[in-house]
Amino acid sequence: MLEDRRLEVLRAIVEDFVLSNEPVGSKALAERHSLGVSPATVRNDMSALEEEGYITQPHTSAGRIPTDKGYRLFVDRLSGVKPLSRAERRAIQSFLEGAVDLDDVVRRSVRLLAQLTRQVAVVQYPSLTSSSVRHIEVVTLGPRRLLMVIITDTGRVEQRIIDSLTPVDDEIAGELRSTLNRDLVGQRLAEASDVVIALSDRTRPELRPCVATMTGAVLEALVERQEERVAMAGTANLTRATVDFADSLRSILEALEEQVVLMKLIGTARETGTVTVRIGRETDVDALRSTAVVATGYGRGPFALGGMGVVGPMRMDYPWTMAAVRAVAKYVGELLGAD
Amino acid sequence: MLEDRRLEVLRAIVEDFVLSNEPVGSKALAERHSLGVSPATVRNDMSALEEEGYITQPHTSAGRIPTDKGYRLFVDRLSGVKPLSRAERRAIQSFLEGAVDLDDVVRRSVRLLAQLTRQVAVVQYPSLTSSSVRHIEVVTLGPRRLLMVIITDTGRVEQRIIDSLTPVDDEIAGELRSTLNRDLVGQRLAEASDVVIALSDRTRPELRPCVATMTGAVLEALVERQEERVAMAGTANLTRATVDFADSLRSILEALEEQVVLMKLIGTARETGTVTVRIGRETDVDALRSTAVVATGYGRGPFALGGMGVVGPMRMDYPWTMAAVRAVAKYVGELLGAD
DNA sequence: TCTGGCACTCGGCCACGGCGAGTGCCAAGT
DNA sequence: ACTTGGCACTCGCCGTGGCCGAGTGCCAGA
Repeated sequence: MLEDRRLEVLRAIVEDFVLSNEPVGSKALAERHSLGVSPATVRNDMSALEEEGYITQPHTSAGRIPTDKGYRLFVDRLSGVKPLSRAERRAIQSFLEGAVDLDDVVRRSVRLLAQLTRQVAVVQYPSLTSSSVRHIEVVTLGPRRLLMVIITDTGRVEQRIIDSLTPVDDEIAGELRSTLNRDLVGQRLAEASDVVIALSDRTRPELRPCVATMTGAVLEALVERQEERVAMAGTANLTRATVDFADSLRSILEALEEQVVLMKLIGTARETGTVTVRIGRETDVDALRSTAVVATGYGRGPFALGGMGVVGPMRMDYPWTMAAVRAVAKYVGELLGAD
Repeated sequence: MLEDRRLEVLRAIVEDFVLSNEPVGSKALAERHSLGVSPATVRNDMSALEEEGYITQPHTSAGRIPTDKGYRLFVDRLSGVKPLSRAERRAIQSFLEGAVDLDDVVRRSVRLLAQLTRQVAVVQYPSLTSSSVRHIEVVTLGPRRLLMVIITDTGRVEQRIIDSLTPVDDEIAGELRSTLNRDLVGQRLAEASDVVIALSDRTRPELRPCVATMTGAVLEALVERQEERVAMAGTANLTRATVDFADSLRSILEALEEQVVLMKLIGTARETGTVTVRIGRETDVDALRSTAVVATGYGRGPFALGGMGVVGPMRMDYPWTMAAVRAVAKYVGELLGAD
């Protein structure tokens, strides 16, 4: 079938180009891949593919390279899943096993992903929305300063300094502690702030400003702030693809230093199990128009705790990268789920 | 005086080269700086400076550029302190003021330093050695798993997951908590682990493994691990100096992703008040032989809580960079000291 | 000790031309 | 209706060679 061969040609072009980073010509294609047709035929197909916008030539009398659209089609229809080797799976597991606390899991994941894929890796810190309160500790740091520490059932520990309008002492702190623990333990973090508001009626009047306003704000802030945090590693890998980026390297690095941008890239990909690929302009970040993002969510069950992924050149081994991202996400999900 | 003018010439060369990044010739020197002598005279001086190893020519028939040794002399003897503008000081203050917790201070500092100096900034997390224990919380996470949270008087909160050999329940956790708090509150963190060892005798036999081994290890690990952590920002600025680094950019980025390397760079510069500059090979890191490191310690009093600094091209505005690093360190020190 | 003059060097730049990979088109074959 | 070999053509790459000019080193004179 004619249509089939064309797609086969596209696949061949993508695969060759990913390896060589050089425009691929008809002759080389016909030789290296067993297409069973002559270069001339391949040329016809290429010409058609170009017309449809899947490939393009950097200049006349050069081979073709895939366009964004070409990569898209490749990812959507032409690429299978390239499974990881057993050694690689073992490496993932042993690398993550040594983590001593939850932050460490994130830090290790991001380094692992960067080393594995040899690209820039990004991991979002796990969301706290679905965690619930296990214990709250309140200590005084100064005459008008409190430190509030919240321990969740998932083992996360979050802290926040509160500047009080009214003076506080150890007694007040103790009272606050027991009140908060009595009414909040077991509550989910996302809902705890509402509970706190209602709770202020039952506390001593002079404590109300602390209890209601501040604690509520703290809880909210914790949930939101944590979701905005991301870890990144492997920026050195960007220079590996220096040919692909040329002078844009600078703006790419700058973009990647913006939390907002990172969130945009991986914060949206939060379905677990599905790996999403955004290619070129699909990233919606102008500075990253020459890159591709492979991302997924991690965490047990359908609700992701956060996103993770890699950013690399469009010229990327998609099947393999997708497999790697998925595998790491799976292990991290299990690790966090088990705690 | 002859010697004086030579040094003046060196200074002029360094200053011009820092601005233009082009080898500077005798004519331009005599014109742009009011040396009061002719280009020919300058040439003689340059020739002498070259002989002494302070400057060099990239190739015959080109101007001169400073060598490592030349920069060294410049920093040691020729550069004054370029004070920050009032606006800059205000900017530092307001930028750091918004920090919500201690980690946030570090994250903000490093970004601030990177933006201010337009170079790569590195900030070490504050050491815990001189903090003392304010409160210890122990909660169970699972049948054999405890979470230990330590709150220090400086407002730091550190956590650690402990896998117990023997089963633990809430009662044991509670008992642990009160024992630990009774004997450790007020102790300095660095010494607390010793206290814990001695303390194991007085606890119930079946708890000893937990108390002695684990808690001690945890405390030690906390102190050490915290000192190894560093934050980095502004890697995008490296590409700004693309002319200086050329192909070595890759290896520089790689080196900077190694915690060990970063510690080597800023962990050693822990005197507060003094800004140390290491130029080229003085960094003791081969990949950074074309860079310079400006670092200092931060924290109240003579004992630094940690180091901070910037990494940039040797061709750097040393007086200004040193002033900026010092200023940020000072503000951060005050901020942490006040808590 | 400084200065102006002068010959010399050598990297950067540009224009030129040959090479070759790759293309598009066409006419012939299946 | 496809496929194929042939063929002319395009154009980027690369090595060559010549020019230019910034910058130097040296020297003789003030």
